[in-house]
Amino acid sequence: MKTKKNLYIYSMELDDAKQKFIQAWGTLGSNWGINRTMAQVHALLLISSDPLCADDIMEMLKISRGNANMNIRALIDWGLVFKELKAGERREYFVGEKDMWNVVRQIIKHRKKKELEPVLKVLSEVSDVDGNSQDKEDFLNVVEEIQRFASKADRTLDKLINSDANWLVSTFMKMM
Amino acid sequence: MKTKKNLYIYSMELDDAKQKFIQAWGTLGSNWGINRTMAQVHALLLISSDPLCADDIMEMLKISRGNANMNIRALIDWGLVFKELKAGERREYFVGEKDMWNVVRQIIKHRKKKELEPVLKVLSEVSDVDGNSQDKEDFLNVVEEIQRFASKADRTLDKLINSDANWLVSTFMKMM
DNA sequence: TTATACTTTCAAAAGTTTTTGAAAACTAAA
DNA sequence: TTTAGTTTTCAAAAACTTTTGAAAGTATAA
Repeated sequence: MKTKKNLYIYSMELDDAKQKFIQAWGTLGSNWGINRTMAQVHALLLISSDPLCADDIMEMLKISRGNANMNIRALIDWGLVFKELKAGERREYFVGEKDMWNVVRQIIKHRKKKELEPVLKVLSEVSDVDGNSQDKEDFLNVVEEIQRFASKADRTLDKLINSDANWLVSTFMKMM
Repeated sequence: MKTKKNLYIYSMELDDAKQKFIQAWGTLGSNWGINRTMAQVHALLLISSDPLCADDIMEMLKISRGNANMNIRALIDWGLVFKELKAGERREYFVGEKDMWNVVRQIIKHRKKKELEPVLKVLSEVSDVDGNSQDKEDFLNVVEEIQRFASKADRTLDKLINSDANWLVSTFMKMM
């Protein structure tokens, strides 16, 4: 604990801001189908200049060892967190991907594979339906409109994933 | 039940395709934080040329009255489903928004308000933190990078919401 | 007014996801 | 080897979300 009064006050406020940020990131994550704790671990590592070990994360977020381990593992899987070994230290340390553009890119990549691609597959399967009633034509029209939309999104996301930050910014500019 | 064999077979296949579509839409929805049943009701109405009443929906999706009612209500809230009254009929019928572009627009509008805007608010609150340590500067750098990203996304989504389908298509074209 | 046809509500039940923590597995050094 | 520090696993518990269905509410018509 800091002892000088002004340092103490400052420290509380920065910690409060960090806490608030971590909580907000957790809420955002869970709205987007990402486990709340996973998002919080990510937030904590984003704003930590130094690598943290599992015990640091457990203590700072007040979560169990199993929970910490599972979510760190998932973040490494998603390419949002990296292991960092310290010379002469046995325990593993972790750092977060700090470049927001890479963060967004990894998330898009993951969710596209998990969600958009299966939908495209189902759409093309159901387009294969037999018969020739009006009812079938109506159904196919709906499916085809969604297909047009979804393929466009799919191609656009591929471009995004394979592009760099400057490309994104210049595209944003063009859009406005 | 249809009695001619070919009609019967055709009917089964179209129904299978519709079922598959409804299930896929439900899965997509639940991956995106939208209740599975809500997405299924939406899918059912999307591919129904005629308006359906609560009992039709209950029967077709095999769900309870309460569940049907709640999810129809939520879809109306989101602007994805509309009430339609039939002359001389007491019960309410429902139709789905068929224009995919409007569907996507409504969803973006809803989620932007619910998710992006609160995050922007928190980001600007935490930027206000006191003190002047290196630690604070590092924290502010991360927050500010996210803010730049998030505001850009916010403005782009506003443009999207207020634009028409042709604008979207021409933007997609420019992007590629 | 009363009956009827419907819609809405909500508490309890069912289902799903997340978290815990203790035990097992691993790994490096003694 | 054996020990000690560490990570991983996983079954059970807790937390959270969704669904049910019966009861209450509402509106129309007889």
